[in-house]
Amino acid sequence: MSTDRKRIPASAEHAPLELEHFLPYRLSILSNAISQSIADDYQRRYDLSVTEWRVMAVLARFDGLSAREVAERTLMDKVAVSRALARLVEAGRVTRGIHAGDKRRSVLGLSDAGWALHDEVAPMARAREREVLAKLDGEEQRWLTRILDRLMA
Amino acid sequence: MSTDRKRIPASAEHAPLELEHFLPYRLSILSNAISQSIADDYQRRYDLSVTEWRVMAVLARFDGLSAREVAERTLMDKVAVSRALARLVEAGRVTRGIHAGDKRRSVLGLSDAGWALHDEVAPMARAREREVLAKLDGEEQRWLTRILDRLMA
DNA sequence: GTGTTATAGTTTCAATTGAAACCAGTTGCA
DNA sequence: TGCAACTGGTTTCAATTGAAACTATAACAC
Repeated sequence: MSTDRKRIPASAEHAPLELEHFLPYRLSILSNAISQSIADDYQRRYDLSVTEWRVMAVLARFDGLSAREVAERTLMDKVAVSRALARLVEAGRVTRGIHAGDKRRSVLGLSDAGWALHDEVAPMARAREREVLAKLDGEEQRWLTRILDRLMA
Repeated sequence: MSTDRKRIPASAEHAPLELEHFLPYRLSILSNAISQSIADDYQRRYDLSVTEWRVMAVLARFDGLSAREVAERTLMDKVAVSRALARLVEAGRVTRGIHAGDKRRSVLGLSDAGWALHDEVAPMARAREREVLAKLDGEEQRWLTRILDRLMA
């Protein structure tokens, strides 16, 4: 019945979070490191931001999208897309038309210069991805795919 | 020998990147979604940013660190740490002394209020982590740990 | 000791970002 | 029609961030 019968070590009482074993923290560090290493490749060389590259990547696959559709596909918000598009159009990398039946919508696509840039950057991005995956063996790679699928479902 | 003997479909020629299967993109989306869902829990409620929380988390484990050591442990840059500390000290959540043998260094630690906050936020963060991991079975969880270890090595 | 270089931490200034307001065009409906 | 509500997209303003410059102290070379 002494007043300190509940005394336990401070470390146990407070149970501090161990960041280096904390999944969200680890994911954040890893993701930033990888994205940054890729971005470094093209950012300065081509004066192209990550958001701009993502916009170009979806336009390479889906020609004629509107800005809103680009935002949906990249999971970026419409303000970010609007700004990325402004720079891309200004740089002559993306063409912007007006939708026939709806004058609010834009009709977007890569220009020749945009395609040329895409064809330089896409292989670089893929090569970086391979470098990262090379740290894993085949079995680990398959598990990673499966795990990401489930976490993002 | 015709001029178009190399004609191949545009899609094959340009090989557009499929973002939704591109590891760096997937990691980035997943990581942001998870971090955001955790941050939403405490950000507004306690007026505590992610960087501030990370600083508190390392101080909970390693009392008496300097700002530079906090930066090392959190992988944040020293400017970000400096700003987070300014707010934390101002809010009375972190105490800042001066190192005995080196007047440049600060000696940091959680105040009582800091500990109280830590003891509220840490369980929330852990609960969120469990929610995320609950999407995986035990085997997947073990693989994920192993894969992250290897990718971050 | 003095001068030089390095380190801990802060400040400043510009660029980036986010939230809300905004404009123009469209839709629904009386 | 005509007007309210909605949608696509841009702009504005404030908050956040990053890079470089800066202050103060310490370590090193001589």
